[in-house]
Amino acid sequence: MALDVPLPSLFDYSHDRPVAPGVRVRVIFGRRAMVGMVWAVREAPGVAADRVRPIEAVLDDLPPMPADWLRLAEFAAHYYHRPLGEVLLPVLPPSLRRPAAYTGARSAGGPVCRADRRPGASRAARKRKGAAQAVPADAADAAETAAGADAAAPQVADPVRDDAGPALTEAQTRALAGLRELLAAGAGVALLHGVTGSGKTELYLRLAQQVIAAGRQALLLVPEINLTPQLEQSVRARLGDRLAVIHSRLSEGDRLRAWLRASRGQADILLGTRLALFTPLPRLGLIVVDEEHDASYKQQDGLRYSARDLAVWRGHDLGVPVVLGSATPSLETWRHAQEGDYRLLSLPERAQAQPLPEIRLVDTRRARLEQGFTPQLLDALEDRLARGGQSLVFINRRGYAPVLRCPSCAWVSQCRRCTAHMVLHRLGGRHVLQCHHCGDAMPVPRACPDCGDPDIQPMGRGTQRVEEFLAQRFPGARVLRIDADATRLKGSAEALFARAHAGEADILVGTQMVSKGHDFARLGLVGVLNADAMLFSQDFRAPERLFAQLMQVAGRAGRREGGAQVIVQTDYPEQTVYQALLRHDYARFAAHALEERRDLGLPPFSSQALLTAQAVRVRDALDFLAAARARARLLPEAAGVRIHDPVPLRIVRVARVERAQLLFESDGRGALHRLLRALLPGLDELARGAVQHWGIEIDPQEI
DNA sequence: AGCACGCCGACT
DNA sequence: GTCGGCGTGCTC
Repeated sequence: MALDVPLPSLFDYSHDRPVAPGVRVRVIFGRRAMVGMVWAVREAPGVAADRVRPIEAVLDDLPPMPADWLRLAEFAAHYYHRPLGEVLLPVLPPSLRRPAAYTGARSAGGPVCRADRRPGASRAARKRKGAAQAVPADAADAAETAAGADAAAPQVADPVRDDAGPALTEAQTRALAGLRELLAAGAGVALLHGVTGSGKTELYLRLAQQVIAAGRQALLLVPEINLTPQLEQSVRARLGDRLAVIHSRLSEGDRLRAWLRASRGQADILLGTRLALFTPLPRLGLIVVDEEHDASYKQQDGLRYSARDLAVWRGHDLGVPVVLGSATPSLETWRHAQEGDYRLLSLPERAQAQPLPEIRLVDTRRARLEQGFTPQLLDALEDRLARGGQSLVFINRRGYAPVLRCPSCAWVSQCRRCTAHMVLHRLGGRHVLQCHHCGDAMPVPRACPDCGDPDIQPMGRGTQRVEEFLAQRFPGARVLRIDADATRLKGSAEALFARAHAGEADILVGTQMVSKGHDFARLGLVGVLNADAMLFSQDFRAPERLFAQLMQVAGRAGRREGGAQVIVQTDYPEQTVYQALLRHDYARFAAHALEERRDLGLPPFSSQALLTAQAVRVRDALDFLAAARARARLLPEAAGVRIHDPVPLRIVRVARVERAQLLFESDGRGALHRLLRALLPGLDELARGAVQHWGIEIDPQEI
């Protein structure tokens, strides 16, 4: 049996008759009750018989988890070098893994029984039915009940016509034909490479329609919660109400109901963020990963999986086609497409025949800047305002100013607990200092704490300061800021985006949050401040991310009408990233970047794993990693694996914990995994003492 | 990871 | 005297 504990093994429990693999059970582990999942039945226990405890209860509120779902979890556990229980249980809806849910006075037979007792009776479901347009409420209801009676049979109240929707461009038609060949072949991966606004979503919808009409389910993954409401609307309008949505911001009840509808085959399409990948889907016929390059597909805590990579695996395992979509594919995916592993389908033009926006690089070395703005950008903003158009100023830095500094001595606003600056924020009418790494906050000192100079100054700028400046510089303009701070409250993101879409703002100021997915009708100008900050990061993926970021934000402009313009301010206009951007030329950028990666033996020409360690003192973390390296080098499996030097992280201390890492790299995936398989089990012993925590990350996205 | 036991400092 | 600090050891 698998339990969600960081121990490498399974655990034996007894029961009077065999329990099928994939069934949840309640057991006592140590002295607490836990929900575990049966993995296998064995005749004799692997430990002394007197240590084996009985299963407290078999949770038979659900059928056993399906075999393909168990295979997916097993693969993930194996590939990411984590115990099975750390995959099988955390990917379930929370209420299905909480033992108290089955024993409390209000448990009423567990969360599944409670969810079933009032099917579709949630407020959200009622509201949905009220709002549903494509399918009358009665039809949706009938379909749902029928599906409940017989989950395996496809239930299409009104067979969807797969030619519904707007007319396709020539390129879309060609790409759709390619995708349909993939469907017909029954398996394989396609990369749908389409510039922003080229109508990728329309193709996803058509494919899904076809799959649903054939009685199968479609899984549609998106990188962020922000993007689900928009897509949800268009999917619902086209494909009706047999849609389930899963992401982490759902309430527990809603998430469980959506998961049940999908896993019972009552929903035809599942739309969700990375965690939706782990939903059982009995009739799965298509997986789409939209914006496949997006870093949000990589989980950053717990099991550090890539939902995109696992989606490809799941598709392959089930013989189900996978479509990866992006305007700026990850270099990993692009290389697969170049090598012919993935079928490449391109949408080189925008769907509604608007030209791509004109991009200008403005050299900031030769400009007189006013609050970080070049005269060119200010003029362009003024011009748009005069013409009644909307503009977006993009700056990937929230807060008022990234640091506070004393002009007379060396004092800067340093976090007490981290090796990072405290960021100046405006909160209400006042300023405070906040650490973006540990969340610590403190009031702004009246004077320099070191020398007493009262003239301490904010250095640099973030979204708040830009917002303030623009409001004062263009008094008639309505300036609207959209960043993580402005959207912290539940529902406020939707409200802000709705105002932006309704044209209630002349100038939007935003972080990357604004750059994804949104289609602002009147947006004709995008200005990018401080792009260079990303250019010289230590991380070898920085240029790739910068290029994707800039293409993405540039793509916000002029989606409905022509004459759009993008102004990027930079000190380094000659850099390849910017030169390729000028021409909207992803292929050129990718070719250049891949060549560089090949020369340096970096991914996708090698595989990487990162061993991380945390300790009170860096020395201890580094010593542990050095010892791990020494031990690894003695293993025969180390052949062909490059083991780098242990290094402190750039932000070495976060919340008083010091962090360091050790990079493993090999040309083939196999050698790397064999070494880790041999090395990792012994590391707990090495870590005993000063190391607080260690971990392994496969295919790290940030180094 | 929890959650126990265990052995030393400041409180009613 | 005991409340509680977090070191270390175990969990089928």
